[in-house]
Amino acid sequence: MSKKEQILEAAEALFAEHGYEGTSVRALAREAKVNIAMISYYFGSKEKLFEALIKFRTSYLREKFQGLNKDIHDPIKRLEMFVEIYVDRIFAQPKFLRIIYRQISLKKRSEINEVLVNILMKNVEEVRKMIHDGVKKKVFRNSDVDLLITSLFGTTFQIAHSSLLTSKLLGWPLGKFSMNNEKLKTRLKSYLKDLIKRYLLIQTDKKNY
Amino acid sequence: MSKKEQILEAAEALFAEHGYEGTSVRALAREAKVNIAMISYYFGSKEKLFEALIKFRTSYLREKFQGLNKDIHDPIKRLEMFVEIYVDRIFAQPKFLRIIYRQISLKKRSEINEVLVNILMKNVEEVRKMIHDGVKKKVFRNSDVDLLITSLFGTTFQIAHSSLLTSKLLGWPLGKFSMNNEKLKTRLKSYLKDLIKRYLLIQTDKKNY
DNA sequence: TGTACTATTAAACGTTTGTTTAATTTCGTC
DNA sequence: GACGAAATTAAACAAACGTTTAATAGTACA
Repeated sequence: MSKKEQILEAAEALFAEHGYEGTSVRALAREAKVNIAMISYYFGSKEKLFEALIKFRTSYLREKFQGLNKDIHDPIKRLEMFVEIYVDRIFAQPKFLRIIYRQISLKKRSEINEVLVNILMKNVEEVRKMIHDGVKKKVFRNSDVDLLITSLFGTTFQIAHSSLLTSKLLGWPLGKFSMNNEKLKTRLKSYLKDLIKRYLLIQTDKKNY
Repeated sequence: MSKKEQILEAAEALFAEHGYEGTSVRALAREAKVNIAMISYYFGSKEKLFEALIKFRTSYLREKFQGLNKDIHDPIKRLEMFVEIYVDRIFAQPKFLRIIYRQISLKKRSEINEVLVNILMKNVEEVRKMIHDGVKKKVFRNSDVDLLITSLFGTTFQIAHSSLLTSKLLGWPLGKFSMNNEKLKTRLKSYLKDLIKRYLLIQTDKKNY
């Protein structure tokens, strides 16, 4: 692993744990096992290192999400497929998710916030299209699509955001929780699929309602 | 308004916008229109000011949530009532919500994180009890209660978290979005009630499923 | 009016911050 | 093995940080 990569990795770890402002360049250098001057040498500044990290991680995101609309025409199956891919992706890089969410919550009207929100919106648009397609095909009822999407993203984010809160919420011992947890991943996927279907599908009869 | 209150108000505004580390004591003094030394004079330090803000805002939260279980025995009505109160509360102090969420996402094993999580967990336990009661009364089906609660909180938080993202998600012009928006509040309440009922209630027949 | 206490101020404190410097080492190429 | 460019280093930089100081202003009570 090159020194440049070492720095990027340290940045992701420390920014996720202590935030951008809470992480000093000296701490970064220590974590990356690199001389402090190397950060300016490779990236120019701490701010530019942050931007480089964003670009590095999102470049991986930009390409994907192809071939999702093409093969499958059943709106339900397509949504389920989306949930699979989306949850996998989030669980693959929970640190980065925390960083970008913390970033967009700040009232810096910076270019980077626009970029991040636009990337997130790509996923949103993807789902929106799928659901509207389902409505057109009379598989889904008319409902509050935007807020359902908000729930989809909000639920996943809520889990990734704080391991302390999530542990307590799920009734797990503190140490046991981890975003690598395969069981939780599977559980979240089935839950989200179930939730979406129950919310969107047309129901002809309901008990106790 | 006393100077102490001025400082607390400035702290809430600036911590919400720029984060704790991103807010300097000088910026706080400027915003509160007090001399910089007043912050140490009244609160001891920046860290203790943060703690004071948390205590100040959560003391208001601690008392409430009484009388919610007593009058109403219908699990559905009770959950709807909870949604009403909960959404009102969040919309009443969105700045503070952003602050505490950013705080608990940090890996500081501080006492304050434990306190915050415990307060949040009180709400969680409240809902959990209601839902389990509904299951016992055979009004609700067996389902993933913990993740439903995660969705409840995650959805609300997602809206409060970033006005830029939420604006785009709801398809609103950037300036128009505000957490004071009464329309959005009503909309979110009906959506959450609908979502909860559709997920929890026993359904005897479903079309296209 | 004088006294004791609180509130408020401008200035200075020592640290830490992000960044740059200038010197040295490393390494591929001739 | 010598050269030139890139990599790496320790040290220094000014600026900003949170906090404290010592002096002054304000206020309540005798």
